Amino acid sequence: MSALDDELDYKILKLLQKDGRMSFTEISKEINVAVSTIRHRYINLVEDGILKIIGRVDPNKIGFNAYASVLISVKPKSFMNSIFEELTKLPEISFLALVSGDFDVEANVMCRDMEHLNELLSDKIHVLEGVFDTKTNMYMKIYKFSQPDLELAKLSSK
Amino acid sequence: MSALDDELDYKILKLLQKDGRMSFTEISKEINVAVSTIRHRYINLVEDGILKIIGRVDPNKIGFNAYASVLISVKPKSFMNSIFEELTKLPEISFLALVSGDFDVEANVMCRDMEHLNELLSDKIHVLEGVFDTKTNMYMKIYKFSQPDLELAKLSSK
DNA sequence: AATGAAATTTAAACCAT
DNA sequence: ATGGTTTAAATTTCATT
Repeated sequence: MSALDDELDYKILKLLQKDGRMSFTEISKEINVAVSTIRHRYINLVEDGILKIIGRVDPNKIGFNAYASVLISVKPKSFMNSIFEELTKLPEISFLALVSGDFDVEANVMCRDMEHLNELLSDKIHVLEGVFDTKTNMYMKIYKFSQPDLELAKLSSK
Repeated sequence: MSALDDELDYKILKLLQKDGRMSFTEISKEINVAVSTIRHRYINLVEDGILKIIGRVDPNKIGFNAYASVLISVKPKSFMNSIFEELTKLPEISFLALVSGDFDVEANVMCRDMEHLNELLSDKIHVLEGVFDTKTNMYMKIYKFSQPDLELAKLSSK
């Protein structure tokens, strides 16, 4: 059973998604269920890996001024696994995925500035065996960076 | 002054980044500062928009099985603003940015399945005035989805 | 801005249904 | 799986430096 088949889990997730530090007491008042029930549900949601409370730090406000998408074409394809292994280690990479289309890999990188980005590309990425071609596009302005909308997921289980 | 010029803010951010529900008491024990100091710092970090505690919900575990990147070419360019305005409203879009390169806009979308994604593209995106061309690539496997590495930012203020 | 201490609120653990 | 009760712990407020 998915968590969102359950109305109670859904309500808890929705509240904590907005404010990760909301107390169980407050949540219980909001949705009229006993505090201990909320707490049990919360523990299960976290244990099941559905929910994780994190402190999100604004990259711009701490000095990351070069946010870019690096698309990578891997040839020969036998290097795919080792490339993912190596890229995962790079601290600048905040998002790494196997992607369909003209390229094989998409890596989103957070760098302090262009110099840092350039160094990352030439010294850490281009040198990897199997990196045949790359294409780097800058994210010039972020308009939205939000969480999955639970309303949309909810419909799926009906 | 950036938050990371300050060793104390940095330590607080680093701990809360990992566990957003860590108590101020525990944080204060970890870094040997009075609880009330931690709390004051925390309030300032949140007020300044540097830190926000959120509940992160795993998209896969709640029924989002089609995660894709939609690149959009806008012509004529005068439609750029209205397109961003309209796209921001779409709940499926979790990331929206102005991007350099062959396209103008990158939107990352979370859909329940291919049918949902197809409907989103044809009924909500392709119909917008100024959307000249789009290119959709599927994220087939996510290897990493992490927060900005504070170590890298820290160096910038030295 | 940082701290210590007191008052209030919350979380945790336990047990029962 | 839910909920009530008790004990321990954390938060909040306030006063002080």
